[in-house]
Amino acid sequence: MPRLVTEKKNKVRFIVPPSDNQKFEKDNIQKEDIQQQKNKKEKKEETKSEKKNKENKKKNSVDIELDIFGESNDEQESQKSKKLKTQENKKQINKNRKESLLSEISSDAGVGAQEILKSALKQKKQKKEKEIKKQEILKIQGCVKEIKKSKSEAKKKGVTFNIQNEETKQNKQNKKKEEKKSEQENDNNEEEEEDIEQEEEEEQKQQSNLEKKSDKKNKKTNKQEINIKIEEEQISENQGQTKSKKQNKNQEKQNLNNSQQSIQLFSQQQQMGSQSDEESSINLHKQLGSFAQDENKKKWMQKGKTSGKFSEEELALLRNSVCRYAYSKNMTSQELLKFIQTRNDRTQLGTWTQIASVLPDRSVQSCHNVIRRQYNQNNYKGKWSEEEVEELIDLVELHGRKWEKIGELIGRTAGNCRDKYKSIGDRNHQNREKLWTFEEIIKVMKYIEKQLKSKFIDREKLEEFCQQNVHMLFEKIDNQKLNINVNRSKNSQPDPYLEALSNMINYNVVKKLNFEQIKWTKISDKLKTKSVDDIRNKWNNQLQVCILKDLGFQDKDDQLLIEGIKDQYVDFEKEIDWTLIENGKTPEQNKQRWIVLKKSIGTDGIYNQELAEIVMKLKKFYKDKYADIKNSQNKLIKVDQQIKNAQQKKENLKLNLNNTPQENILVSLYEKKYMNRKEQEK
DNA sequence: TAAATACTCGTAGTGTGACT
DNA sequence: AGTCACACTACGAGTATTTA
Repeated sequence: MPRLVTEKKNKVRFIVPPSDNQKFEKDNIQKEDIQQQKNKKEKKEETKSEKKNKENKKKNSVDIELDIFGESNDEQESQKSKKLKTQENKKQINKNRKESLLSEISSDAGVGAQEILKSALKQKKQKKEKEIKKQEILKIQGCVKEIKKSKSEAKKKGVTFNIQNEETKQNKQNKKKEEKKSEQENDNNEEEEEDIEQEEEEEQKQQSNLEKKSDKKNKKTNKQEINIKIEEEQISENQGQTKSKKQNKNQEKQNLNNSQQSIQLFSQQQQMGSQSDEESSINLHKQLGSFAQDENKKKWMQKGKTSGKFSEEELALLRNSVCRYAYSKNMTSQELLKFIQTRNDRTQLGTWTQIASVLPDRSVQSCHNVIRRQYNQNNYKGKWSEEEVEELIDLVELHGRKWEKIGELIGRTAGNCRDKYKSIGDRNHQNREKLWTFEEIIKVMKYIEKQLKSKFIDREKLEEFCQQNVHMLFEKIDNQKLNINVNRSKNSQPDPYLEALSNMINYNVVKKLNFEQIKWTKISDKLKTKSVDDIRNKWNNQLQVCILKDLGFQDKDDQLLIEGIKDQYVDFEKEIDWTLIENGKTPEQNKQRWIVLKKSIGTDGIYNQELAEIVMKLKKFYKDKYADIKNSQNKLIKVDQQIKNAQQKKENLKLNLNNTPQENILVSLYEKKYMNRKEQEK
């Protein structure tokens, strides 16, 4: 069995609850040894009574579950021989399990008894299905190899090669869309802004038409009406205002089912016990205007939960919870892994909510995601090889965007495959070129303008620049190729294109923009020659820096400028010594900026108002602005308090975690094993 | 050494299929 | 047809690694 533990620099991943489970100390380990010996004695006396049978099954599961951490190959081989000997015992154990299931039904309160029965009955079916799946995978792998071979042969012969796929309906639809789009965009390669606008409108219309057609196919008349209305809104109104069918539907349902919700709320409040914190947090959310309505909507994806990276404590609690679940179900390590990785049956509904109940401040979905990653032996595979990338592309051609399947075939996680495919350019990966042209940069800027619905590029200056440098426009301008160092050292030459761009930008417009609204995938889809990561990195690392950081004035710079002028106590603007202002800008920049600031508060000319008046007005302006910032800071402080409360709850939960002695043994054995292996690796 | 790039992770929203 | 529990996807952001 492959090891589930992979290491990176400064990053160790483990399935075993690590040393942060401080409750399990050395004393426990000693006690465990004693108990283990006792257990062995008890194992020999298996057949005496049913109760003893139960206990023995659990102890066996302890031994089996140790496999979760993986063993070295030698250990595995030695264990294999042992396992062969104990196969007969396993059969008995399986028999005993069924009996134990029946006995648990009468006693178990946590898990539904019927579910257990059903799961026991469906185990056989599952095994058969899994075998069939394995056979399918083997077949597919064979197909991929054949395709590769035939591809390479075809390349040698100089013949163009097309893979004949078994296309799903979705693929066909996607291809139709792509074809139409590509036809249009190929026709309009040399496009101007108006052409871009027309394209977008046409695309939207086409999309809406396609959606209508698909809906007609589905014969969902009620949904049709809603869809059409929404689509009309999409065409006419802002993109941000449009919402999905389901959201609208759910909102309608919410309005209708207010009474039911109130009942749910009441029952939940009764369950929660301490209401003060909850109420305060809910009120906070209402103040922030975000998700008060959506609360209690779904347990799976709950808004208002704590967000951010999972702490080690949280991870340990989660892993512990998973172990306890596996323990309660008498799962072997492999069974547990299969349970985590495969889609669960209806017979096992609610298991994840049960497991995630250890962390009530996290959504079940995020807990599920974390566990799926942590227990996935395909996670953390590192860098992609070229072969892997080719295989990925082939598999996407074969199966479409079914990442779970592809990930299984490649040996990486689904998310990993999806992200990689995106990073190499998604559907346009064949057209992707790493190097940037000036034309592409301008296109990106224009798309951003389009999305933010404002224009910050000076068209006249752009045209002038283009006329001056026409011969350079189509050259690759990647800095690495041209050996131009951008901001790598103080003495380096500035990139001529970025310098030119900086002169084309209207900073007054830029300052009011909210760049967080940019949707990179849409830009990538339109540009076709760059991946999402390419564009976002270019923007974050060069373009935005060029616009905001180096050449633009930020609030702090403005405030320093105003205070610098005020501190000089001069009566007239002519008397200002611009060199005394220390905000990192040149005197000339500050002089120009001063004119802009004056215009922003509506002063007509230099001599119409006294200098002191202007300064006071500007200071007021920034005071008000600062007040807004303070308000938002107060909100943040409240949120911090909320988080602290949540942390306290977690600690309380930790204290309340009363493991059974056997569970303590399990976890501490995990810990012991983990430490041993770490020492071996060292 | 810092920029550029690649990899990884978490969240919010949408889609899906079995069941009632 | 509606519900539930999960899977899939888009996106943003953080971090590690590579490169000039």
